[in-house]
Formats: sequence, structure tokens, C-alpha cells
Amino acid sequence: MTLVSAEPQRSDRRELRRARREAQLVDAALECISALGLRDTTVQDVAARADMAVGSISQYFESKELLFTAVLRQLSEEFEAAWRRGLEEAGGDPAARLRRFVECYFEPGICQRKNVAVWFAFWGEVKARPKYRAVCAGYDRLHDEVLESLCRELIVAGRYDSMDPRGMAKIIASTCHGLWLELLTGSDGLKRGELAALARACLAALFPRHALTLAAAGPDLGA
Amino acid sequence: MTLVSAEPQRSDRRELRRARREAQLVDAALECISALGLRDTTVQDVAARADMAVGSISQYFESKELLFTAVLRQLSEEFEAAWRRGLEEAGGDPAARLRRFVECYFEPGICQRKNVAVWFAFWGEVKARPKYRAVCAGYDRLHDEVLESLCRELIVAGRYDSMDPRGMAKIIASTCHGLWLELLTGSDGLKRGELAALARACLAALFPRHALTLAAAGPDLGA
Amino acid sequence: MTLVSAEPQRSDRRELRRARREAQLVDAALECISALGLRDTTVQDVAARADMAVGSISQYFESKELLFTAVLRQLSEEFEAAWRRGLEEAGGDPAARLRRFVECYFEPGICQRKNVAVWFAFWGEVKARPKYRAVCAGYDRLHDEVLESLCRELIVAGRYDSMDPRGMAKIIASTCHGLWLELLTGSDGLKRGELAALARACLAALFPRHALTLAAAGPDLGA
Amino acid sequence: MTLVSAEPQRSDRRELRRARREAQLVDAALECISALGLRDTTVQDVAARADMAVGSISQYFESKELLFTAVLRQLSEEFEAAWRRGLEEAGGDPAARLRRFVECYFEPGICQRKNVAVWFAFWGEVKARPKYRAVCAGYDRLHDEVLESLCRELIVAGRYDSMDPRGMAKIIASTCHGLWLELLTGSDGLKRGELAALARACLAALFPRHALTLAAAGPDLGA
DNA sequence: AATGAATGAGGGTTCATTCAT
DNA sequence: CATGAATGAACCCTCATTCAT
Repeated sequence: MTLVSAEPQRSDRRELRRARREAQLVDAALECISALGLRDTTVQDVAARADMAVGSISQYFESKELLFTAVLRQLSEEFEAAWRRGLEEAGGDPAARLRRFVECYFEPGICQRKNVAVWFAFWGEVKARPKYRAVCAGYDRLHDEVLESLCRELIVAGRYDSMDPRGMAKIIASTCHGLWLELLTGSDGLKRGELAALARACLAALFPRHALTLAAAGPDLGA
Repeated sequence: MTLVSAEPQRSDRRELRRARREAQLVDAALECISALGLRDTTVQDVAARADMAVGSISQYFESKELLFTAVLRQLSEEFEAAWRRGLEEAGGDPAARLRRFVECYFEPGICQRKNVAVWFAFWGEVKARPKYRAVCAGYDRLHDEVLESLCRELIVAGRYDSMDPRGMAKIIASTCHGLWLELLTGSDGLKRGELAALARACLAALFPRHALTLAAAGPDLGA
Repeated sequence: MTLVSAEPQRSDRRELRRARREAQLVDAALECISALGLRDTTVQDVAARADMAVGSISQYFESKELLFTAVLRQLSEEFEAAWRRGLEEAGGDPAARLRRFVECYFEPGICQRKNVAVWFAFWGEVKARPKYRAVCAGYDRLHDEVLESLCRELIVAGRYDSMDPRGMAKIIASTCHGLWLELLTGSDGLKRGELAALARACLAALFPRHALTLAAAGPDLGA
Repeated sequence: MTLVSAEPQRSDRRELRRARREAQLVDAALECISALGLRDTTVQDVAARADMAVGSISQYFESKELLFTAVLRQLSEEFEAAWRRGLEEAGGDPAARLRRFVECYFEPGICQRKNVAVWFAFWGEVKARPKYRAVCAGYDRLHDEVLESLCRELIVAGRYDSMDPRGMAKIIASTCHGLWLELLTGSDGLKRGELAALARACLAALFPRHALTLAAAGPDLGA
């Protein structure tokens, strides 16, 4: 082993450690925001939950606000990764693809009260803090485009000639977001599975000729 | 005019003044929350916007937090009043009633970026502050029951034998809430009228045999 | 009844009412100070206890601080009145007079936890607020002079040739004040009567040749 | 010096610094209370006098009120340390011990206008704030017990058969407390030494057979 | 004369950020 | 790098005073 090769190795270890601690902070922030709200989450809370010192936060994030946007970004990325994975697994049938896309909203890794609480916490500040908007913008655009094209495929496939794919996409996304809200405010205690079923029912209604495919539950989502 | 009648008049004036100033504060708070977010709205902000002294706030509300819940309550009440009025005007046709109910979400008095921002601000804190949940609980229950029974009427009228009114109601409410979110985060700049159209489209899809009635725009909503 | 005589009558009634309300405020302030402390007594507290409006206070006292000095003055006057009365009733025997003077500290009207708490509240601020000192100064001087001359009489009468009346007076007054403190901090729950007995014991020790007279309890003080 | 010993050293330094700053605050608070009164001492005052930032106070004390009780505790401890030391030095003669115990009240370190003002400031709030009572309770009990047993020793030694040690102790403590008050309100400007002489005179009167020992001034107290 | 709503300066406390260790 | 003590601006709230009724 030479010095030349040892150097990079060291710095790799550093890099790894750095990344791990950063993630630790983001996770801790997410949990704090979910539990305490965006308003009442202090850096001391986050540091405590991450088992780190307050001072360390500034080594990874310039400010509390930037830590928060990192949380939002992680949330966005996780969701994007989820539906990308979903689409990859969904095969070629347009209806199955759309169903799968929508089901990603209600996947176990995505649709937790904790996560949803944080989504709404950020949406609640979106008007006041354009920064948050900016973080989501890219993710949202892609999401919207993909959903729209999924709708378009289905419209073509099903010869729903008069339908507007963009409007359908809006309706579908809105319904999913609205169903998330049920997790936070709903008194019926609807579970992920039930929300997914409602979303599928909506899809089926929107594309009645594909109702059978659209309304069928995926194998693992009932869990 | 006798002394007997004069006495109450005095205290009536007081009462009136009190109510006016209280409303002033709630309005100011709503505007601040909408503009600055729940997080960054200070009592000073509210007082300044209401053209009152900070100390006056505590004359009308025990704490800032209680002023905020009053804002939420007002929002809830305005919305309830809107759909009650809507239903009264809608006549007896079940489809027309449902359409009208949903359209209330997008009435000019209800569906303003300002108001919607505040709704989401509260929803964003709902997990952290059960108090907010408690404020809405009653309004929500009634809303849900009425919407569910509107769906049930329509199901019966249309002989959609296999449909579940509660699930339909959830889907519809969720879609409307999700469409509100478009006002805050949407990059397409959808207007109230367009959102209403999308909501009607969803309704029409859910109850296809009443599509004609459900999808028709009300006369005044295009405004 | 003529107008001439009616006028003064009217203004007498006014004067009376005024005095009554003023006293009401002073009493209320005393009770508040005793219960809440000088620090936490607000004008709103006083007004509430006096069943008057806050605004009325400023009709009788220029400021809260002046109301407080009125309380201190009343306390001082009541005490002075007590020992003046005591001396009047005590007759001519020097020892009996001194005993009686000291007993006034422990009279029912003077030696209440309530009153004593207020005395100490003022003493606690005396260094910071010379105003309070000024209020008491006159009363204190007279008190000290009288006590000193009582001691002197007794010294002469008893031929305690080497004794210093001024020092005796200081000791006696100090002991009485210190015994008051027992009412506030003492864990033994000593009552007025017991405190008076201790004070008499001290007197007896200081003037042993008059011990019999000095240590004898007055008829009504055992109560 | 090994690493093993270095570790504790580090944390020792921390501990030391902490203790020093805490003491700094308590001292500053004591001076503020003495100068401004309990009522008008603000955390800003204390911080300024301690040359620290306001925020630092809450790093050492949960609240202003707890800082104040720390002041009271320090006062109590200093006094207790003083009379413990005094008794150790006093030797075995009961009369000398009692004299010495009482003289501690008027030691230079104890009997300063500053300290006494603070004692009275707390006593003035004792009825309103039982917390203060609680702080002193333990110290007081011990003080009272020791004083009582000193009196008992002397009673036995002097064959004052009919005397009650507890009552004597109360009288003595009360006299000392009352003499302290002279420092605050007295117009004669009595000095520590004169107060001590009065206290000794009282002792001598109470235990006439030990008058010679009790009334003799200690060598250093005249200063 | 009496009221109590209105005021806003000033209080204690919190907490994002900095920086010496 | 990691730490957490130190900082002080800014928060919410209290309350003595004023003043229109």
C-alpha cells in the first residue's frame, strides 16, 4: 500500500462519514418537523434527535433554513425515486403503469403520517417562502409531465378522444394530495391501503374502459 | 326614548365595537398568516396590519395561539356558510345540489390564494398542534356527512348500485382540497374557474349518468 | 332647609364618599401586597379587590407608587394610634407603661400576618426606594423618642444607673421587629400571645428589678 | 502526565469555569437586588453587572426566579458557614460560645447593608412566595436548634432553673434580626460594632450571671 | 365622578448563530 | 472536525397609565 493510494482512501472515508452525518441531520429534522411542526422545530431539537452537537449543524448546512430545504429535497427525491421504480416495474400496459404511478403515493415508504405531515408543513409555508417552491419546482414539473403523458397514453389507448390529458393529470394528482390530507385531519383513521383503493376508484371512474385494470389492487399494497 | 331603553343601547354599542375590533384582528391575522406564514407572523405584525396596539390583542384573545384558532374558526365558518347557502339555492335536483356543493370550494369568497394559503398553513401544523384539529373537527364532520348524503342521493337516483357514498365523498373532498393546493404550488397558474371545471369533470366521471348536469358550469362561476 | 346650608352638606357627602373610596383602595392594596407581594401586586389586582375600576385609582392617587406609600402611611398611623392609646390607658407606672407600649406590637389589630407581611415588604424595598424611608421617618422618630423616654423613666425609677436609654430602646424595638418576623418565617407557628410573652420576657431581663410588672400579661392580650 | 489524567482535567476546567460564571451571576444578582430591590432588578441589570449576556443567565438558571433563590441560598450558606466557623473558634466555654454565635450576625462578611437589604427583600416576599421560605427552612431549623442548645448549655451552667431555652433562642435571634433592620431604616447610622454591642448587652441581660463574658467585645469586632 | 378599553414600553425567555476549546 | 457555551435580537405578554365615553 503506497501513500499515493492511501490518501484518496482516507478522504473517501471522510466523505462517507460526512454523508452519513448529513443524512442523520436531515432525518432528525424530518422527524422533528413532523412531530413539532416547522414552527417549533429548533436546531437544538434537531441536534438532540440526531445525537450531535448544535454547532455541527452549521458544518453541514449554512443555516437552519437550508437544512429544512434539504429535508424537502429529500422528500421530493424519495418520492421521485419511488415512482420511477414503480414505472420500471409496471411493464408496458398503459393502464397498469398509471395505476402503479398513483399507487406510489400510498407506498409504505412514502405515505407515512410523518412524511405527509412534513409535506403539508412545507406547503403551509410555500406562499410565504418561495424558496420552498423553488426546491419542488423541478420535481413537480417532471412528475406532472410524466403523469400527463401517462394519461395521454391511456387516452389514446382507450380512444377517450375528447379528454384532456393535462386536466386528467391535475385531477389525479390533486386527488392523491387530498387523500394524503386525510392522514392528517381525517377522523375516520383511513389507512394507506384504503386511501390507495379510493385513488384507484377515482382512476377507474376517470377511465371507465380500463376500470378493471385500474381498480385492481397491487399485490403488496394491501399490507 | 326612555332610560330603560337607553341602557341596553350603550352596552350594545360596546358590544358592537368589541365585535368590530375583534373581527379586525382576525382579518389582520389572516392576511399576515397568508403573507408571512404561520411561523413568521408576529403579534406586532398583526397589530400593525389591524392598526391597533399590540396590547389590544390580549384584550380580545388570551394568546396569539387563540387568535390563530379564531382565524381557523372563521375560515371554517365562512366555508360552511358558503355551502349551506349554495345548497339552499341549488334546488332539489340531487346532481345540481352536488355540483353546487363542490362549486362552493371555488367560489370567489372562498377560493382565494390568501385563504387557501391559510388553510394549508394550519394543515401543516395540524399534527403538531391537535388544537387546530379540534377547531375543525365539528365543521369537518358536518361537511363530510352532508357530502356523503349528497352522494347517496345521487347514487340512489342514478342506481349506481355498487357504489359506496362514503368513499365517493372522500374522493370528492380530497380532489377539491388537492385542487386548492394547485393555487399555492401550481406553476400553471390555474384560476378558480379552471379548478372548478376540473372538479366538475371529476364529478362527471364519478357519476357518468349525471355527467351533463354535473359538468355544466354554474352561471356565475366563470367570473 | 336653605340652599346655603344644603351646599356644604352636599360637598360633605362628596367628601365622605371620597374618603370612603380612598380607604377602600388603601385596604385593597394592603391585602394585595400581603397576599401577592409588593412585586406582583398590579393596579388591576387592587382595583378588582376594591371592586372599583382601574381608572378610578388615578382619581385618588397619582400613581401606583403613591398608593403604596399611602398603605405604608396608614400602617404607620395605625401603629402610632395603637401605642398612643396604649400609653393613655396604661396609667402612671413607668414599668406598666413600657410593658404596655411593647404589647402594642402584638395587639390583634396590629400584629396580623397580613400587616406584618406588608411591613416587611416595604422594609425589603427600603434601601432601593428612599421614598418609603421618608414616609416612615417621622413616625419612627417619634416612636423611638417615646420608647427611649419610657426606658429613661424606668432607669431613673429603678436606679439602673449605668444604663443607656437609647441603647435599651433600640434593643427593645429590634426584638419586637424580629419577633414579627417569626410570624412570617417561623416554623413553630407562634401566636401573637406567645410573641408578646417573649417580648415581655426580654423586657423583664433588661429591667430585672421591674420583672414582676414587666412580665405580667395584660388582661386582654392572652386572647 | 498521561491521557488518563488529561481527560478529567478538561472537564474539570469546564466545571470550574461553569462554577465561576454561576457565582458571578449570583453575586451580580445580589448586588442588583440590594441596590434596586427585588422588584426592580431585571435580568438585564444582572447580566450587565455580571458582564455577561442576558441569554447566559438561562444557561445557568432555569429562570430569573431560580437565580434569586440561588442568591438566597448563598446568603444562607454564608451565614451558616460563619457561625460554624465562629463556634469552632470559640472554644468550650458556653457563654463565650453563645457570645460568639451572636457576634457572627455582625461580622464584616455578613452584616453589610448590601446583604441585609437582600435578606429583607426576601423576607418581604416570603408570604407571597413560599419558595423562598422553603429555601431557608433547612438553614433556619439548624440555626434555631444550635442557638437553642447554646442557650440550654448556658442555662444549665448558670443554673437559671426556670428558663426556657427555646424562648431565649427566639428572643436572641429576633433581636439580631431586628438589629439588622436598623442598618436599613435606622436614622442613627449605627455601625456593625454598635449593633453587636447592643446584641451583647441583650445577651448579658438575659444571662446576668454570665454578663461579664457575654458583654465583652471580641478582639476583632470593634473594627 | 366613574369606567374600562386602548396603549406601548418594558419585562422574561427563547433560540439561530458564532467561536474558543 | 466536533463540541456546546456564549451571545443578543426578537419574540410574546404584562400592566401602569391615559382618555373617550
